[in-house]
Amino acid sequence: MPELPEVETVCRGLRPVLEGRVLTDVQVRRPDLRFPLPDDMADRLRGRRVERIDRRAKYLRAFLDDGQVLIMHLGMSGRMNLWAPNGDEPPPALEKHDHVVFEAGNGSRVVFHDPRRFGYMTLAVAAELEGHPYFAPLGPEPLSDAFNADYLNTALYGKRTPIKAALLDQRIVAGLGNIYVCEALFGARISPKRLAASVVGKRAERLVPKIKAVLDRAIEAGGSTLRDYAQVDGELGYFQHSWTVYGREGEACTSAGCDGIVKRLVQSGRSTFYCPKCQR
DNA sequence: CGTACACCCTGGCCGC
DNA sequence: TGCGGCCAGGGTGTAC
Repeated sequence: MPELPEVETVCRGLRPVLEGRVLTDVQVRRPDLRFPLPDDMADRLRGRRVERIDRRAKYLRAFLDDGQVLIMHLGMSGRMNLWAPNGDEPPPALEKHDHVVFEAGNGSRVVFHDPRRFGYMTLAVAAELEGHPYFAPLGPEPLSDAFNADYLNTALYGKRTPIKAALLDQRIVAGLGNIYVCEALFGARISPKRLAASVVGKRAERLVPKIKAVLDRAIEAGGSTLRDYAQVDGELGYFQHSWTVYGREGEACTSAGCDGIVKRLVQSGRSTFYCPKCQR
């Protein structure tokens, strides 16, 4: 379920495998992802050294030694499978949804695996990244200082859309997805149906730290799954996590002193889980 | 201009 | 065991 914390975890897992390494080979096995991969992508990547990898919103970006940037999005079901040489063990056979294979020197290998093919990759020029169509419209990172109650008050001013939809809007804040929006609204005891414009003052002041807290906690959980890989073998993109309200329709609300029942409703085509009793 | 919704694709799960 | 229906993380294009 790649939302911001999962993508951050993938980013941290990829760094030790790819940073400073030359892409000795790149193989595109299926170019028809959410958007078609550039025809010459493999050729343009082969032989390049990866200088560093970062994350912006739910995008991963690998900065190469020739000024190119490989931009990657995991979509809904994307994973990065890592493999490192281990004695005489041969690398595992490639599977059905292994679409792009990066050989990273030392025999290390990163495989992009995405059954639903909502993920995608493209190349850009590092110097033009700020103005790139993927990045120019994005709001602030939710974990940055720029994302604070004052900012949120301004960003939501006059918005007559439900707060749930506003928080999913990447132009307002970048990287939140369906699960963490539900979790943060639950933690802040704010109804997902409340008009965005009415989330001001004390509500905004409650909401901002809750958003940061649910993301921080999830990133921490992702970090422990990384350590569990021992070295670098493993599957990056999803980790086990228990939610306080997401997916808990019909269960008792876990807020202290609340005896409500978690309800599910559909907002702009997506499931929202919330407690109608304590979220106002 | 802002908001609502269908859609891209595959697999897993549930009920019959 | 098989099959149809429904559901799922995201983002974009199109229609009001």
